[in-house]
Amino acid sequence: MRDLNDCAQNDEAVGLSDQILTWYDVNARPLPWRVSPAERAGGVAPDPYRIWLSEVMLQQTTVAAVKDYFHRFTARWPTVQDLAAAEDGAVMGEWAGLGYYARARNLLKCARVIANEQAGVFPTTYDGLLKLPGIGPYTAAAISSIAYDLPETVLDGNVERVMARLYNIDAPLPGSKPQLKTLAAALTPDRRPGDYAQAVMDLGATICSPKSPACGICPWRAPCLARSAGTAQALPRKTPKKPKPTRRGFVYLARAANGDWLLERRPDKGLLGGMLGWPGSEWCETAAPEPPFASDWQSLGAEVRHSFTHFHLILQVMVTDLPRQHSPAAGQLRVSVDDFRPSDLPTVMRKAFDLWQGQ
DNA sequence: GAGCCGTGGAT
DNA sequence: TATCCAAGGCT
Repeated sequence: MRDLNDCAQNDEAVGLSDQILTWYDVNARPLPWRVSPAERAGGVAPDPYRIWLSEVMLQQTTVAAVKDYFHRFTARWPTVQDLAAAEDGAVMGEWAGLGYYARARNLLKCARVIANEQAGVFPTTYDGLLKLPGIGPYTAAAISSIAYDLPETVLDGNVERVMARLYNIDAPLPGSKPQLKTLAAALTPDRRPGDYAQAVMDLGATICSPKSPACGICPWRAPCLARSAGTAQALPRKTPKKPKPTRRGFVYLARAANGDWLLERRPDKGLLGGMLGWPGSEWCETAAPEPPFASDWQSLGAEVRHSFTHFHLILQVMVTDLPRQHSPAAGQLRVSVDDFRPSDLPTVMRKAFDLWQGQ
């Protein structure tokens, strides 16, 4: 929440926010969840449900990747009550492929809190939003400003980059985050804060890009200190990351004569939590085979290669026939051909299926 | 605070 | 091929 003792924008800040709002009025990208500046001026208010859903999907995820998921979710669950009433597996399946699956679990938790305890109405304050599962400082500020036009300050990767360049901040992230937040807060206007928030993020996504910023057409080219210093491309600095180790493992695809597959619902916590997957071994430096039942397992020729956030994975794909009488162990389930949709699988598991299908 | 948590596109 | 990185949150 904006501190009570925050001063109002000074004159220079008013000039800067006006410049970028003018740019946004002309250059705002049409997005499925966006109310354009013209629509907003005409009295159209954003739907908090759609803003919330889009913001959760956009966490660490590109606009291009989100669009189709957003359309499918809103078509299938048009309101927060509809989503709250959905089955867990349906939501996890619809999220499959988008990544960071804790978001989907928290999305459902949040929807149920709002539907069951708040009459389907989203909180209208930053502090109220912040209490909800899956809503952190960024998302609470984004919903507050975009949906309710409250002067909260969004600080995402775009805003961090734009502020680091505008003020030529040399200190590396993430340590410099508080300073960047202060700078961003001083620019946040009381007039049209929702459009302003989207304007700065659009600027970061299109013009003030990480690799080669298009400073020549930037609405802030004149005041930008990094541009005059020639440091824009190098900012923001970041503390170096650790290299990713490689892990190996086995997955087991068992298919019955009638087309049934043996799958498992992964536990709610941890990697791919709550998602469907193939039974498999531990994933570690040197994995040992751990078949789900004794059989004549055959190895597929090729391996699945996949990279997660913090390690690379090489999977050996093993296949066999699923006996008619085989009953699934705890956590496992037998899925009929009619119920099995590869699109319900997280990407790494779908890759294993694709490999089986391709040979 | 630092590690964990996906995926795909750009370079 | 390898790295970066994207409208971050949770523990």
